[in-house]
Amino acid sequence: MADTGISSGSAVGSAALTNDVDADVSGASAIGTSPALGADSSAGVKSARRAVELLEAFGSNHDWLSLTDLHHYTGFPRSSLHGLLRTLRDVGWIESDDAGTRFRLGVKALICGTAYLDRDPVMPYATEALERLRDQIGYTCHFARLNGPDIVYLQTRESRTSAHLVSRVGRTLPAHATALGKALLSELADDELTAVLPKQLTALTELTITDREALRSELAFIRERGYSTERGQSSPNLACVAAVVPYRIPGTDAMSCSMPGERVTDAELLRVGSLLRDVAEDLSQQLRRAGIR
Amino acid sequence: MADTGISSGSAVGSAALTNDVDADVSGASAIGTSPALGADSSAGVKSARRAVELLEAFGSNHDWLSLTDLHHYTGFPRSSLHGLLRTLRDVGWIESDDAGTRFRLGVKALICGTAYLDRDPVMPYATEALERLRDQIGYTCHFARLNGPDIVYLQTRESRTSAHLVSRVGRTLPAHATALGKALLSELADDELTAVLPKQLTALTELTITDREALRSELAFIRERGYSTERGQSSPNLACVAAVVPYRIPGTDAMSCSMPGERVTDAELLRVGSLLRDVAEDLSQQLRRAGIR
DNA sequence: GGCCTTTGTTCACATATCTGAAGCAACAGG
DNA sequence: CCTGTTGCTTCAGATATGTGAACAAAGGCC
Repeated sequence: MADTGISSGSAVGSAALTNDVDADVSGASAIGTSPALGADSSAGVKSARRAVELLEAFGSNHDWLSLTDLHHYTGFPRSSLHGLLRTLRDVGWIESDDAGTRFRLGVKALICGTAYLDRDPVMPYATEALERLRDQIGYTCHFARLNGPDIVYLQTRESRTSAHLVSRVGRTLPAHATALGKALLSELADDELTAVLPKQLTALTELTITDREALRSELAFIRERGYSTERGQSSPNLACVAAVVPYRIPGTDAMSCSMPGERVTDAELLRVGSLLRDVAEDLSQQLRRAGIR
Repeated sequence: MADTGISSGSAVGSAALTNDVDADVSGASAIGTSPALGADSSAGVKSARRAVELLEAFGSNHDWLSLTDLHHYTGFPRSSLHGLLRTLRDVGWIESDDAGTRFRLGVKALICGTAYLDRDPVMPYATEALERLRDQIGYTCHFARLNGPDIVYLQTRESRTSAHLVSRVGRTLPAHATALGKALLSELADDELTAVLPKQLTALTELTITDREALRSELAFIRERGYSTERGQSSPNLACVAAVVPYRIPGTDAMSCSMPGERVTDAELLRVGSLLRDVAEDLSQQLRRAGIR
């Protein structure tokens, strides 16, 4: 895994809401999860872990959720959920309907979560760089960070002309399916890559790279050239170019441009690519000079 | 006991941290059940409450925080903090430095918190309306929501021309000091207003309204006219106009335009105001038709 | 280096949470 | 109106957490 000197727990892959637990809850309940996997989900303060796991459940489920929904999703006993939900609601991190029986994410989560952006000394510089970039090339520009097998969008400056934004601050996409992600993955050593990539490379479109070997050689090429490109791999009719901001080793952050897929020539893609690489390099120098890493 | 001079080696003693032992759980929602006893700070699942309170501490403190910093800030025993911090770190909601002794907010908080935006059925409509508005009048436009005595920015479309954004998704400002907030406060009944406003109306600039009576009469005027204006009350050299999106009663959401303060005439302010009111009304009708409330 | 202060970590007991099962409340179908 | 179903709430015992105090480690100051 990318060693940035920042340690944070590895994401224990939580599945979709279809995650049904109660196949056979009778009797012995869910006995200790098989110790096959090293990362035990039983360490630490139970209620604290459960509280944030609940928040994450709300984060990936945009409807009202009932106690029973959450029971199926998390596997926590209904009675335990009862207490947790009321607690989280009382502090404003989740909201309930009038009956107090359906829940969803609250504003506090937004307010607190977005503070991540203020906390990061990179952001002011990145924002400025994005604006320079957008003004130079006119396309929508993104700044994103690698988080495990995904990229997280941190900031966007939209095209002066085009319709509307594709992404949003805080949204994640599988790294292997985006120009941003491929640029960042290309920074990893072979075994780091293996460790980070999910078992199955999910396809966002028909063109998404889902073959590990194909991905590996693509990454090697990107590493050589210094920027990555992509046409319709993350979204139909969208072309993207991205370059790592090399102020850390391995790099964790990257910048990209998105443009309407059909109307963009290969030559244009390359032009933007090398420009992007230059802007990213400038930004890196600024950051290093400012002692940020 | 840190009886005097809590000089704490590093410069961590930032302003926000002055909140010494025994932090009160500042009442979040206006709907709050009558706090008969100090029960609200001791009810519910202790570790869960502490976990999110910790997250909020990180949300309002953008430096690395040590265990001792957090002890002073939250009043939780050091030994309890130890476990909580490790737990939160293991699940990725906070990050620690290499030594594992300083902490700050993690990416998970951003990812999960911003999901609030996806969860809200109003957002797609609001975004579209913002874009129409921006294209019509050219200024930077915001969509925000009232949360207790504050407004929270939910979405922004920036001016095609001006320099850079003043605000950010998820940021909060005191309602009484902004056009957005004044528009929303004008929806409240007199006693609701009293209940919501903080004891002391803090001033963001010299022009911020800090007198409750002055604010009340301003709100009455706004209620009549259907939109609010403001010059330099939230930020020097910035003028703002805002109108409530009346799809709920009382309204909770509003739209605004921000423009460079010096160059904008009063007439322009009013022109934008009535235009804004119209767009907000259109949006409301859309929302009501879509069954959103 | 020696001493002192500050900060992080560990431990065993007191205490609060977690939990399964039982108790209700709401609702649909006959 | 009764009855079965589903889902939320409550309760007392089993269990895991919270806590103060002791311990260890890091750093500052002569």
